[in-house]
Amino acid sequence: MKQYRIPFPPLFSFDECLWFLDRNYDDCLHYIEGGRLWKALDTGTELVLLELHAEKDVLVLDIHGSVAPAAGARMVEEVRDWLGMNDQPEAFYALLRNHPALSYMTEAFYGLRLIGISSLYEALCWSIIGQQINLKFAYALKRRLVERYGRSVEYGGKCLHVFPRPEDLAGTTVEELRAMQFSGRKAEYLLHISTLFASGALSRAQLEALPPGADRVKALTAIRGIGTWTANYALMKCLREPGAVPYGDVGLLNALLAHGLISDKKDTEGLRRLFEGFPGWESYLVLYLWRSLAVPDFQSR
DNA sequence: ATCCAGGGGTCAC
DNA sequence: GTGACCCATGGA
Repeated sequence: MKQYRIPFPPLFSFDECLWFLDRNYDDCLHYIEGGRLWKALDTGTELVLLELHAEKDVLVLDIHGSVAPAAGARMVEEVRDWLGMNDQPEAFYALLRNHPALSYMTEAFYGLRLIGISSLYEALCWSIIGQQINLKFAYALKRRLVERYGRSVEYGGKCLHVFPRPEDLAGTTVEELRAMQFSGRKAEYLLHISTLFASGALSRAQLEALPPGADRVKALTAIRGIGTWTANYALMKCLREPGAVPYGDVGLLNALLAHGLISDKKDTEGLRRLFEGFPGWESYLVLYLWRSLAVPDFQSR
């Protein structure tokens, strides 16, 4: 086992990270217990188990399994990127603080960071799985997929899975996925995207070569099964694009309605005006609005 | 039973 | 470009 100590950056809360990763949902890609977080990491050549906990203002990372020193330093960077520890949201907090309806968030959600999905393939699959179904069911579907096709690593009684690789899914069939309660359409989308990644026709590097924003959205929405929402969700979670807004997101619209920031769900003008006030921090605004949905009395704010 | 869920494709106009 | 319709299934 190797241990690394990562100091908290300003405006960072590990508790908020844990809260967001948990949210009373059943995410099969990590495990939370007693303030500790476990996650399996695929280095490309091996699987290791990461264990995280906080000691005051330090994030402690334990890596279970044999790891070369250089690999350990790389994993620290992976963790920092995953938990959004490289973001510097001071400017976002300043904007938030000046907003009459949202200023409470700087206290209520203090330190919440955008937790990412470093694999574009996983981000796209997950967003497709989550299309138009409630989150609880979406997490159940993901668990079935991951436990059936993804590899796992075990250490000290903990067994964590990683998301399947494209080639793990490319060989399955629509019928097999339908039997796992995926709709026929989603099964087709997932298989098609798996094929694209497995063949090299689509990759994170390829997408990163395009300028952020409209060009990347256009490249993604050209793929069957990927619409505006899915493309922006993936750009937000994977490439951490500050300007990516999953337009049409039901949760986002509900949060905006609850805060009285739009008049109805078709009020695209009101939505546009609001996001114009948060240039470069649109994705963080989405994140904090999603966060607000879990506050029991958010409607009374 | 009815409506909603972290949408998207297709087709008519 | 907009709107109606379909897809499919669990949750509340």
